[in-house]
Parts: sequence; C-alpha cells; structure tokens
Amino acid sequence: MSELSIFKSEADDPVVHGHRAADDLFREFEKMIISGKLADGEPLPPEREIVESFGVSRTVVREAILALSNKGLVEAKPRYRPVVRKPSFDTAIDTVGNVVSMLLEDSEGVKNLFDTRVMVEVYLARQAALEATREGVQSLKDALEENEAAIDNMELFFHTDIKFHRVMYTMPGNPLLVSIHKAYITWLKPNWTKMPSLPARNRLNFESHTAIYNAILMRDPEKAEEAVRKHLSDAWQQINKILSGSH
Amino acid sequence: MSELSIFKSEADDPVVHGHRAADDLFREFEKMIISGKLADGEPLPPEREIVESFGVSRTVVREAILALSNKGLVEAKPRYRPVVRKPSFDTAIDTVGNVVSMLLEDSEGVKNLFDTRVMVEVYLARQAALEATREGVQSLKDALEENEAAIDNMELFFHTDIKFHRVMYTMPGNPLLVSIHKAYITWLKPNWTKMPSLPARNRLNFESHTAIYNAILMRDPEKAEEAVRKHLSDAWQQINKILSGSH
DNA sequence: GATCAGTTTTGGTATGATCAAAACTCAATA
DNA sequence: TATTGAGTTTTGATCATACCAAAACTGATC
Repeated sequence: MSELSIFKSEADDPVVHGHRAADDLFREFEKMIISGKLADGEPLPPEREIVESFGVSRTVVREAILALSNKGLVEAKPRYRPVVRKPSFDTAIDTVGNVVSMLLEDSEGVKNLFDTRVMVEVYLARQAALEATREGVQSLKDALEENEAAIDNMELFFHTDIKFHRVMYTMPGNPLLVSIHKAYITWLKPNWTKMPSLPARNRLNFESHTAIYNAILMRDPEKAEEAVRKHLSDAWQQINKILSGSH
Repeated sequence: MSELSIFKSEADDPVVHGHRAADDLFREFEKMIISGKLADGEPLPPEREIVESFGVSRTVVREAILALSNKGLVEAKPRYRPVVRKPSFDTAIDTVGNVVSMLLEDSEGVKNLFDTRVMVEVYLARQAALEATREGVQSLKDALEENEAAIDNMELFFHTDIKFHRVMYTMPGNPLLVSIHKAYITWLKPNWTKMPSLPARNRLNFESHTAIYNAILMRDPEKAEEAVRKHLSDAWQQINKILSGSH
C-alpha cells in the first residue's frame, strides 16, 4: 500500500478535489458549533434565513444541515428545527453505530469486538487491583451489593450487571472509557438479550463479579485478570451458543 | 437519568417520529450494500435513474446519497459517481474522524485518547510476552531492525516507528486492533509531527522498542509492561510539551 | 489501436411552488 | 391573571424544472 509513500508526505487523501458549496456551509456551521457561537441545545436558524444570510440556495443549506445531522453535530427530528449537539465521544460512537452493527452481522465481527472488550476489562481489573482508590473500591462494592440483591429479578439484574462493569470503566477517571463501555453495551446487547437468563445464571455471574471484586480488594492483579477472563469467557460461550444456533 | 427506566424496556428513543422519504431510500441502499447487491467498488446508478426506479424526487435521492456518503457507505467525489464502499471498522473510524479531531482540540481530550493507547499497548505487550508465536516474534524483530537502520532518516524512522507498533497490534490476529492502531496514528499524528525529531531522540525511541522486544522475547510480561509504559510515558511528555506550549 | 474533438450524460446548484406540521398570536374564558 | 384553543404564519419536506460545467461517451481521424 502506502508503505513506500514516504516521500509524498501529504499524499493520504487530502486532495481537495473541488469542493461543494454545501461542504463550505457545513464547515462554517461546524466551526460555529465548536466555538460555541451556536450553543448546545440551541436550534439552528430556519433554512430560509440561512439562505439569505449566506447567499446560497436552499438546496445547499439542506445538504449542509443533513451533513451536520449525519455527523451528529445536530439532532434533526423530521419537521422540527435541528438542535445543536456539542460533540462528545459518545456522539462519535453513535455516529458509527449503524455501520458497526452491520459489521456485527457475522459472528467473526462479534468475536473481534468481544475480544477487545476482554482486553479492556482485563486491563481495567489489573489497574484497579494496583491503584484503585478507596472510593473506587467502595463504588464497586455498592454495585456488587445491588447486583446481589437483584439476582431474582431478571430485568434488574441485567442493569446491575451492566452497572458493575461500568464502575470498572469509571474508576480510571477517563471519560473515553465510559463511552467505550456504553458502546460495548449498545453493540453487544442484541446478542446478549437473546439468551435465556435464569436465576441460576444470574448467581454464577454475581459470583464472578464477587471474585473480581475480591481480587481487587486483595490488590492482586493476577487474580483480578484471571477472574475477569473467566467471567468474560463464560459470557462469550453463552453468546457463541446463540450465534452458532442462528446461522 | 434512565436509571429507573427499567420497566419501559423499549424506551431508549425508538420513537419513530415520522420518517423522511430520504431515510427510507437510504435504508434501501444500505441494505443493498450489505447484501452485496451493490458490490464494493461499483458506482451507484445515476441520480435520475434512481428517481425513476424509486418514484421519488431528485431532492430525496440526493439527500439519501449524501447520507450514504456521510456514513461512509459510498465514497463521493464531487462530480463523480459515488462509489460503493463496503463498510469496515476502518471506514467506521474514518466516519468519526472529523468529530473526534474536534474533541482533540483541548489537551484533555488528547490525554484521554492517549491513555487508552497506553492501555491497549500495555495489554498487547503483556499478551505478546505470554503467547507470541515464533512468527510474531520474528516480525517484531524485523520491524525492530528496520527501525534501527532508519535512525538517521527522520521520515523513514517515523514510519518504521509506526510499523513496529503496528506489528504489536497485528500479533493477536484481531483486525479490529489494527483499525484501532490506524485510528491512533491518524488522530495523534497532528501532535506528533509537530515535535522536533532529532537523531538522539530516535535512538532513545529505538532503545525503548528494543526493551519491549527483549521483554517479549524473554517471556516476561511485567518487564514488557514496564517497557511499554516507559516508552509511552516519554512520548506523552513530548506531546505534552507541545500542547502546553501552544495553548 | 491510440488520440482527440464533439456530443450526451450527469452531478451541483438555483428557483419557485405545494403541503402539512410546528410555532406563534391573540382573543375568549375560567 | 393565567390558561386555553382556534386561527394565522412560519417552516421543514418534497417535488418539478432549469441551467451550467465537468465527466463520460462516441466516432472520426491519424
């Protein structure tokens, strides 16, 4: 590929092959949104007004707005004024949501995604074991107790399960990780909700969580890693059962 | 928030607030692209033809195509026929590129992204130390040697540096990881290329790479982790110097 | 068979019109 | 005074049409 393109350093694809008017307008608004001139939550001006102030046709305006909408910079319900949405890692993830879920059609894609989740959670568990704060451990404990209390309530258990994991993603204090967790939930949920959830299974999962928590409490990264791997490996087997059953 | 929305299980936001005609068309094409009825690389039919076959106005067709383009399902150079592009994790990442780079305006965002990179590479190094194949280690060695040979050539060193890391991302055999690596490069490059690169610095980086390689060779995950952390910590200090200098 | 001028096709943009839903106005009402 | 609801205006969604310039196509030419 571009292995040898060392010398034409700018050759990626920045060739501005003639720009569309709508692109310019798009960038204009993009800038306004970043700079805050268009505040979060504020509606865009009416199309006809934009037409006037920018001296372009309505076609162009609509295309620009549509682009903003597709990129997640504005939220556009039909017939309503598009509303400005300041971008975040979350909105970025939303934007690719559709495409990604297409990639999860085959079990190969799901497996690849799941493997990265294992990677992340193993890392998080190790880190937690090494340097979790007192508050962090406390949050984890709280989540664990909520989890236990919900063993007999399928719906509630599902949520407390997610919450336990989310606490893990929250502990390092990196908001990107929280977004990533949300993405995992969103993308893997379809496979997850398909499987029958029995109280017995809930109990097993709760025990896995407990093992993770204990390892962290004992400041034992190896045990924490092992516990996470076991937990997720179980989960994967469940998911895989579903996947291979449906293909 | 929706912490308590346990009972209205479908309540995320599936309120189908009346759909646009363009949305339908978009989904139509989306399906055709997934199913392969529109093959990768194939151009879309002319707009006027679509108008005829779907019985909608050209406006709608254009909006649908624009949406496809924004989602990365087709590649649309101005004045050229849009070309179908089968989605991959790479294209997904491209799609969010703009938004993400906006999030990297402040050093906070960059730091968060960089931290996840540390996470990934620490994990990769540990895994490599534990279970790298003979071929994997060999690839790493090759990359290392290329890296050394390029110490006096800034441009080339930059590329061999990247390549060394890429090999690490390749070793687990998960294509998603490779996409992630590409994303890191793309997003962090702007900060990276700003810093002055001296042969002395190149040498230090090469030595860091060597340390990582050796730890993997010795099957010592702890050392591998430590080496990666040190390497990336150095890199971050450099980046941070740039960031704090420019704000 | 390669090349190039001429024609047709097609994407980009502009205009204006129509329709239904949303937003707004304001008087009647409690 | 606050509220409500009918009536009016605004506005997003869609369509039809037109024009231009660049791309794609066609043939004749060498």
